[in-house]
Amino acid sequence: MDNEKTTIDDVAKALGLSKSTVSRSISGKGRISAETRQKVLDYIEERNYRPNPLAKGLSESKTYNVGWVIPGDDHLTSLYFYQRCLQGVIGAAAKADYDVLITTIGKDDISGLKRITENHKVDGVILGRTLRKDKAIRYLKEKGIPFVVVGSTEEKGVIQVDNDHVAACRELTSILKMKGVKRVAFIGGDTGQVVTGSRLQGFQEGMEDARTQICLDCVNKDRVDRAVEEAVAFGTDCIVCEDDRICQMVMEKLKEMELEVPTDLKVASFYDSKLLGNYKPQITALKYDPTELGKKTCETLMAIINGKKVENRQMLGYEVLLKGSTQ
Amino acid sequence: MDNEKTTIDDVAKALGLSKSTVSRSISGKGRISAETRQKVLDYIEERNYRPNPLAKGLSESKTYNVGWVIPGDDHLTSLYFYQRCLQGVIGAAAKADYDVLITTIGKDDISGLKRITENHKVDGVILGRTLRKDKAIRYLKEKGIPFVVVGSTEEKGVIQVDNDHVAACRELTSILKMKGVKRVAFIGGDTGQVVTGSRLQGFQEGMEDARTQICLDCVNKDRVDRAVEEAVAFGTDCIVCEDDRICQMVMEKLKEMELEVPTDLKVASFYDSKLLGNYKPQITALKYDPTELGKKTCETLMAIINGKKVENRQMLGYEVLLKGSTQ
DNA sequence: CCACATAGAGCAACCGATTGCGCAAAACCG
DNA sequence: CGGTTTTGCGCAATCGGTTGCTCTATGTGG
Repeated sequence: MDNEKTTIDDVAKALGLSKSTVSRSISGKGRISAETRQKVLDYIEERNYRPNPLAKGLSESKTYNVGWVIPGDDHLTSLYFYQRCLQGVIGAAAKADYDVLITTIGKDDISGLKRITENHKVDGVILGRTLRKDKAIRYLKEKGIPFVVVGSTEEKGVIQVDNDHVAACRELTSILKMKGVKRVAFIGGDTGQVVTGSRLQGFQEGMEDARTQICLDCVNKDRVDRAVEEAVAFGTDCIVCEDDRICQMVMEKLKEMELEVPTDLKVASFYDSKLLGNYKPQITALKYDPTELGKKTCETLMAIINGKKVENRQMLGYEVLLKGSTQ
Repeated sequence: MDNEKTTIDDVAKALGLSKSTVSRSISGKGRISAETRQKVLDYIEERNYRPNPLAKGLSESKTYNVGWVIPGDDHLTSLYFYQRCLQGVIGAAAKADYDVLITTIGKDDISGLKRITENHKVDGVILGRTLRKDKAIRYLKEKGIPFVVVGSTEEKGVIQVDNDHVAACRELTSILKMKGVKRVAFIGGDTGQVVTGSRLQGFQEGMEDARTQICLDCVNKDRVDRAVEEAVAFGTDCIVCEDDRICQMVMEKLKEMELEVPTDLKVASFYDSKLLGNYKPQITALKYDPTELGKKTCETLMAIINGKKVENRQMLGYEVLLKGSTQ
């Protein structure tokens, strides 16, 4: 009620100052006596005055918004990942006084992205999943719009923040090897996804010359079932799952086959999530921090928007969770 | 490249007109000859000119943004629901030339909501989950900010768009009754959630005087397991699950108990989602359309923002999917 | 044919901030 | 103490639109 719309003029009038002085007191730019500045700061704090971002944006040619662009059609694991990630983005944005505009895109439909950029609603964009020959990337590059890719991408010459999947998977794999596993099966998902390749690479680097069996494109329960059967026939003593969903299906299949973990064989996942929360024994897995990833990504975008130079690829850490499933 | 920032002045100059004429041609307000108007429209179409929303917003006192406010800590089912819902919101918003600003809130932390409203970044807000004595609702009411609640809420005197859970559950339940089930067990989740109450109510209305057993607050696998055991001891011939996650856990438990569906007993869920996609037999369930819900919600918010009167409660339809699990 | 209404377009103020420039007072300095 | 610098602040233009009002050319009616 009291907040009926205070403007900088109101503040100026109330304090017997000019708009410019008030503006400079708030921004800290320009020459202002410490005393005057404090007076202004106190007053706006007390009255809860906030500069109108439209006006601010108009004169500074900024929107104080970043675009959060994610696929509109993804599966549950991704949703959970994006949600955690978004938390980090929102937090980092708020620190720079930015807000987050959300839109979705499809494989061939980037109209949502075009909307927010052509309408000048964002200063930059964070891109969730990317594909080979990604249309969104092509578009953003052509238009010269600042953007950062969060997560894995094949595209070179793009600014990207990701977890170091290769290193992480290599480390987990070599730990398993040191635990004495002899015949290891890797069950991976969609090879269209770049991250699948990274995980496989890390796996192979970690296994070196050990005996392995690799089964890819296990994108549904039937294919996973077949892969598990093949792995068992191969005489595996350890199954490594590329992600949590696959691991879930593997665990289900093992139950059906009445195989005990870790007695009959060990199981590990390269991606930990809530989905793996309820198993006994608990599953050994690689843990990342999507929120941290989102935060870092947004900070990087802020840096670009503010004209700073940033590294093309930024890698974040991970954690190896050794649990009962590989005991 | 060509799009280096066209303004209304550029358009006016190029056409030998004044800003006002261009502006009126675009908006369609005021007196403009059809001929001139078409000339302007053609030109901006060709040059892909878009009015700067900051400037537009500044003079109209509008932001052309709506806030999408969801909990920051929800489980997977909700995420999936929100994502589908968001699709509808984004679509409806775009039609009114609005975009969607996203932020999250916690049970006691509405700082994200305060940010976007106090900073004048949105014209209205869509509220996802609400709680009893919801802080966000209280805040929005007090400040007089337009908002709509999507989904169930206890709060009275609030504008709300929801599926008619009571009617839907009543209908599915009475169909089951007609199929001849005699002893039915209802396994429900968190009674803190308003929708749980609605579903139970619909269930009870549909069952009338039939023999039932009700088990609530089954919020994890252990409690669901116990509930299923009790239901079986009770001699149930049909288990009704309040939502998809519970149904998942129930199916798992039945498998463990080596009970066949629908031979030993029937199973139905009051909420269909991707999580139930893979069972054989397929699960009888109530299907809603979250995208439609989001669309309707956003349209309602648009109406409020534009000063139209809207009904307090708007109910959307549902679909009963009869599948093998209740054959 | 003249008075008057109306259509079509432009002028300029305004929305609420930022910022370059100018000016007076204070500070500094030899 | 006079001249120069520095400090603190205000004026006014600007960002890119919208809109009330004004002005002229055309249309209408008696």
